[in-house]
Amino acid sequence: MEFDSVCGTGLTLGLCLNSSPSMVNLNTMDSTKQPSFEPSLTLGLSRSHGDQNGRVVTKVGGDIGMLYRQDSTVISGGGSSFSNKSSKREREVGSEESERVSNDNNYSRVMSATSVNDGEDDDDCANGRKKLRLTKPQSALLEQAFKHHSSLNPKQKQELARELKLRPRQVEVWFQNRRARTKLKQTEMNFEHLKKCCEKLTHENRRLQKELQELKALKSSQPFYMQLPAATLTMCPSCERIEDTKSALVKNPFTMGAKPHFFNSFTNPSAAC
DNA sequence: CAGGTCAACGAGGTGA
DNA sequence: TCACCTCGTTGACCTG
Repeated sequence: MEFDSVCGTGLTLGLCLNSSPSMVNLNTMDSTKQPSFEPSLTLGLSRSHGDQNGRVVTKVGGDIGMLYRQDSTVISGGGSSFSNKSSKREREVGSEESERVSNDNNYSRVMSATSVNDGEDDDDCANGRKKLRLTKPQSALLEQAFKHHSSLNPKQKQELARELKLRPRQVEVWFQNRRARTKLKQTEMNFEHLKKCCEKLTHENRRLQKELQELKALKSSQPFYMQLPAATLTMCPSCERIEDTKSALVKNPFTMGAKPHFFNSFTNPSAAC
């Protein structure tokens, strides 16, 4: 970024700031690495999905819907008006159904991990009024896996699900949410960093503006001849008299052109007025 | 009870 | 086409 302020006095004040990665693509950013910002005032967040703002999300099912779907898969097997994706999910649920059934005991145990009334767990599970809370060991293991890989391949997912006695879909969702949390945290950190940079630059700008004012004041307080361009002034080294060649010409236009009056101590050491 | 957290969802994008 | 991803959201649950 470059900031130049040119004022009427002919003084130019420039402030150049290097911004190596002025934009950080959060979508491709490694969450484990800190971006190396240089002071920059660019505060943009890139988003590859341009059409997502203002998109109206019509939620059909939700948590209850999902559970209802599970129920309908098991009990009635119909009555859903879900899209193809839902059908896909239903297939996935269906394919995982045997595993889910085999894990049902544990699932209920997990559901009751923070439950007050354990006796109603099965009923609550069935009507979808309870929320799954992962146990501490489960969370710890997932965190450990996340530290190793922020995303899983199908084999790792299956293995982790088996180890945690969860459905692969749950492991998958946990990783999705975990990535989202990491990204959010990173965004907040980036925001704080940029805020600090912004404050620093504002401070620096203020300081330079002040310096500029001082230079302006200094310039206006100096004698007139000091304000003339150096090329139009001559000074006699012996008498230290300063003469403006232009004004000399104006004074006596009929004389020969003003002798170059620059002192040259090498060629004419005794030159004097 | 308001606000935060988190598992889970649907919509839509993307790469193989 | 499908699997997987991000994004935005929902609703149950927790907490001060």
